Amino acid sequence: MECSSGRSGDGDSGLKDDKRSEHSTGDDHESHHHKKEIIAEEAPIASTERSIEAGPSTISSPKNDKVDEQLETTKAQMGEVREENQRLKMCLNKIMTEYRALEMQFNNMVKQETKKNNDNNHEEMNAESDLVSLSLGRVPSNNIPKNDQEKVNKVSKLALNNDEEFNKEELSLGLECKFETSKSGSTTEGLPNIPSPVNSSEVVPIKNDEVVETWPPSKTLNKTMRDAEDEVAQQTPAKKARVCVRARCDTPTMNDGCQWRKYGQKIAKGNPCPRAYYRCTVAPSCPVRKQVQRCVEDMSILITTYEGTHNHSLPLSATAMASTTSAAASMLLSGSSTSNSGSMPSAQTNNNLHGLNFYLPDGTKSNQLYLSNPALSSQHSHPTITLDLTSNPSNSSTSSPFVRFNSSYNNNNQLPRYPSSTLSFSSPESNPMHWNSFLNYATTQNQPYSNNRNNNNLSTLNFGRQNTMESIYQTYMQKNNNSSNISQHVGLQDSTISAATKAITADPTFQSALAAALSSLIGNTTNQGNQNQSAGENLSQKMKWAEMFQVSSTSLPSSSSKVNGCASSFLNKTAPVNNTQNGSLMLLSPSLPFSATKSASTSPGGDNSDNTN
DNA sequence: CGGTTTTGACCTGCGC
DNA sequence: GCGCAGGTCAAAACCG
Repeated sequence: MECSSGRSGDGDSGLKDDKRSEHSTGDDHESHHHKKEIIAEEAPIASTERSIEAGPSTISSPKNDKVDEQLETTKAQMGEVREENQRLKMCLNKIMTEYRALEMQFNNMVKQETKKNNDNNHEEMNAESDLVSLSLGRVPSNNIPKNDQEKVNKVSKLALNNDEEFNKEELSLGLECKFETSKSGSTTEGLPNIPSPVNSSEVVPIKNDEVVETWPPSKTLNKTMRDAEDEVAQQTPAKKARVCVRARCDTPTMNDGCQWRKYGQKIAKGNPCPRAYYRCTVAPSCPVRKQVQRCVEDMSILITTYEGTHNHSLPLSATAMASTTSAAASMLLSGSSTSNSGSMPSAQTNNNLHGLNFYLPDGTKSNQLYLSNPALSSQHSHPTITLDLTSNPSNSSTSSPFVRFNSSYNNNNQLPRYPSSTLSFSSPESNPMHWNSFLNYATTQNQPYSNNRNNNNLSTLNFGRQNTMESIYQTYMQKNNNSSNISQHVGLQDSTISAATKAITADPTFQSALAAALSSLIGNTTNQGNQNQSAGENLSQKMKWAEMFQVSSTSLPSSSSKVNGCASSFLNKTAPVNNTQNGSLMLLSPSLPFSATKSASTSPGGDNSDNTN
């Protein structure tokens, strides 16, 4: 399987580069910006000088005409780059402003909370459940056994009173997220995963789990004590929230940018494919683990389950996945915490907790954002959210253009101990025409890098997750421009759009998850599409979009994206060549933030060789 | 030689 | 209490 990016076939060497050099790339965005700035400011001078030099001798020579043309092209490109640079600066400033605001907000909350903790008043604790809902949301605070509540209180007290910055930071993130996710109406504050230019890796809200969740059981505690890793012990909850990612992948593992070490392998019951256990080795004490296993129903689907939160800065290439998974986890927690408050829409639903049904023009209810039983029931010993990136989900009867959201919250007959949810990014096949709108947007994202100056050309980006992106874009456009020709263009009914809008705006963490996924997709595509993108238009629209989803430019991968292995295989399987209205044709890699890892070539953990067992 | 993978043994939780 | 299954450990093997 070769991919269309420049890094095809680098499953080994490329990965090794990642491993050795990506760890210290926490500020890659900035250097990226800086580069652009230099280019934008210096190049025009150079070109001017060149034109001056060439001036007298360039009267009518065809050779010089070419040079002139090149100069003009370069100038135009410089202008575009400058424009992009401005945009990036604006994004950065906006993010920084929001970050500071949230920081201040949190500090105030901590002060309040400390005050209340000193009072040690249980009723107040309950009244402030928005702030100190330490139950991970899966159990209402009033249902927590007394012992657990005491533990919870201990946790909050300890975290609040601990002088160590590390703990403060953890708590900060946890409470911040909890607060935000509990306010479903707040769309601007409700994105806990806005990649921060300060430290994008620190936005991982799963830290909620680790601070918020119940105290580690004796087992975990003993182990960590044995290892003399108190830090880890504090972070290790009894049952961490898990994020399960299902994706089509030919390689043994997905490259999420992190460095993993395999520490075990088991053959789970009911699945002939062994489950491989990996541990993050970026930092020695990092508690993050992941399990990789092939789907028994479809061997091409790789199920990767992440657990825990990185306690170190992540390589840039890993932030996309970390953001996505953490946002998903956050969403899971949010869903849990709001399930009792009734803040989510409950009408039109077959699930009274998260009923979000989207009806398509054809009237079929199957094309919807819906809730159903979890896909992976075996994992219900943990709160689990599943990001279903497969094109044809095994449990999906349709290729929905919308996001599926499965949850087990309301499994009436048999309640799982922990919630499980599924975000499904489904097949793009159904409505390719709907994509033009989004594709236009995506094209504009590449504008500054484009060599093609014909702005009227409509180029097509072909994402693997087209329908997801489509729905997001449509939703946004509908929300911000009710008379938008986009909605005409895509031909969706208002009810559908408004339902989608409602869904996205109702849950900030949902936005966050989508934003993270978008940032990955758009960012990668931007880099891959440098050579082929026609210049788009409508910078302000781009900005709106970015604002809406908080897709920071700084969060976009700035280096050449790695699309191979899983991503490429996924691409080849699911990305159709997309014909635009104008007939212009372009096929770009759908840029999942994953690619084959080094271990993909060596690790048998859950790999293809095991399938023959 | 250091890091990673393999793999059998061990530990723990859960259901009966 | 027992057995099962999932998860982890750790020594040996492997690899670059």
